[in-house]
Amino acid sequence: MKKVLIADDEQDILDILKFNLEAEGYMVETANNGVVAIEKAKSFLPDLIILDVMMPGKTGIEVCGVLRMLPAFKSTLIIFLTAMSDDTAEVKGLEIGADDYLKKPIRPKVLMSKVNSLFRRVSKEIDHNINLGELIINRENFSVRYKNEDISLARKEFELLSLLASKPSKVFLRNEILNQIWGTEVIVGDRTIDVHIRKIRQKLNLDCIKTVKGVGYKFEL
Amino acid sequence: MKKVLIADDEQDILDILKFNLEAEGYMVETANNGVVAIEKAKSFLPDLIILDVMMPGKTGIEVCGVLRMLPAFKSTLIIFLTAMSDDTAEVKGLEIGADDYLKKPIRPKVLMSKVNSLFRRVSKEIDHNINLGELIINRENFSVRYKNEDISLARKEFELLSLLASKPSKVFLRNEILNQIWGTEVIVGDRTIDVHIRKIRQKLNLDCIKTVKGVGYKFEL
DNA sequence: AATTGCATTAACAATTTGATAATACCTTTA
DNA sequence: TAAAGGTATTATCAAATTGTTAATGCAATT
Repeated sequence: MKKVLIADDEQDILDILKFNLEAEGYMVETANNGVVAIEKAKSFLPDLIILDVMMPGKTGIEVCGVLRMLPAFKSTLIIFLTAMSDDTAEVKGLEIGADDYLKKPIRPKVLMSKVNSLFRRVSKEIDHNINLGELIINRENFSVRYKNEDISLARKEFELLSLLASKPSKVFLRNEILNQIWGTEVIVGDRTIDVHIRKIRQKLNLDCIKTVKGVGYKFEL
Repeated sequence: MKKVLIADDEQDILDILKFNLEAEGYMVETANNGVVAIEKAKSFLPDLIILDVMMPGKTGIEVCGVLRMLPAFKSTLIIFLTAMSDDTAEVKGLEIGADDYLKKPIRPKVLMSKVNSLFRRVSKEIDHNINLGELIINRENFSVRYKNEDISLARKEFELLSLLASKPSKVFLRNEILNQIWGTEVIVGDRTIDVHIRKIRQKLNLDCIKTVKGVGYKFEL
């Protein structure tokens, strides 16, 4: 289920968009100004952000600029909402890394078709990626980025981290892990997992993989 | 999505062109003088460059001349914008390697039809080419240019490099590579890929093809 | 027929990765 | 607090993977 964050200072717009997006099965969060939008984006990690250009405090363009600096939002979709009048905004918006823009007044149908088509466009890429803010795993590139640093993992390490990160907070039993990564054919000892976990912790600098004694491991935060 | 760079010293023109091009789905960058145009061209690697002839500092003709010297812009489309008055410019422009010219004042419809038809005209060629700045692969000529030097590759080497370079950063599994280049019928030994990779690395002087152990190869940078 | 160039394979070296065991450590519980 | 059960750490060895070079066979060209 895709997550969408909407930022606008007009409650009406938030309501309309939220209603329509939820009707199509999206998970929606809202923010009524730029600062809140940035905060919520960081915690909610949406797949799409819809930003009003004109907001008190930080404009949508500024918000976009801030977010695009962060690696976690490098590939997040961003759509601008702009009033008919300020058409230079469109220009600046796309330059700064927006994926599309919408003119007010908004036609829900137009919005939904844009949103859907954007998601269709990138659906494959998104499926391949795991984006947890601090941690970005790209299955296509076999690359891992943690706290803004590229980390190179060996194959098993990569698979193990991918597995754990694919469902944050879920505890994976040792058996589950063995089945998923080693398969049912191969039989390896219990310490093997520990050793790989350790290597990951080492490379990622001790964090976020928690041990649940007597049960297994989970990825958190 | 095609990329277009516009260079003009009049902000109005930039805005109008940008608006119209983006409305048709092009990705647009702008520059308000010749020097910036050259810089942006190098980083943005547009498919089309629209150059105003009369610009302070470097004229569009000069910009075109500079860019055409660079192998990365050998096949980039270039359109000149010229004021009605100086019609000698057209001549010089086309001589120096422009693909078309437009007289000011600009009619957006005329522009768009020119742009679209230019892209249609060369769409096939462009698809056949890979342009990564330092590396230029021309599938039609079977030619490879890397760091400003022509490199002659054998058939399999060429195909392998083309494949990897077609999606930079993506890791191609050994199986994928075998399927793409050798097909499913033929069966070749395991070292075959390695040997070809080695030859490419040798000819390209050790760079940009990275090994991902246990997985495959990828092209990067 | 000889030459040349390419694709493939074979053989071996070098490297990286994975698994295990031994040991140290921690936590819980009796 | 000592014992037990589980986990972390480390070193070590085995295995898998890749790199390199040379040799072979084939096909096109001269």
